[in-house]
Amino acid sequence: MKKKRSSSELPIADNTKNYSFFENVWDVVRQIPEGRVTTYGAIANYLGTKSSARMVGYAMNLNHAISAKVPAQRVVNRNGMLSGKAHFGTPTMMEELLQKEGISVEKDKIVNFEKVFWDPNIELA
DNA sequence: AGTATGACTCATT
DNA sequence: AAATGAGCCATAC
Repeated sequence: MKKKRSSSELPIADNTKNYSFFENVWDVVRQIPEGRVTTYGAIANYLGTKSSARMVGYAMNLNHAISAKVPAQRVVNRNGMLSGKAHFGTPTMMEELLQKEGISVEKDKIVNFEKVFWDPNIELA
């Protein structure tokens, strides 16, 4: 069952409740347009817990358990590197998914990262 | 219940 | 520039 956020006006969830944080993460990730990417830190920052980037990555991991409804390939670390590629079915799947969306990847790093970077703090402001 | 770990990031050394 | 420590907080053991 989903938990409702108490404060719907603010993008910042009430993280004292267990599930809101992860749900918000998935919510944001689902809104990433095709051909764009964002970072764990940017999402964490958008949710108001900017030092909890690790939890964002962890949410992606949980996403697996829940049944992959989130384009996790569009989330990379702050260097534009595919730090999570190991968690996709094959070592190359994440890269392939990105290439298919028009994002160039070279040596596990996104080419023109700054250009395709999609910042929820700006886009969802 | 305490410790270790992680798809991260930042400050310090 | 590279390594280290610290903060984050839910899971796993």
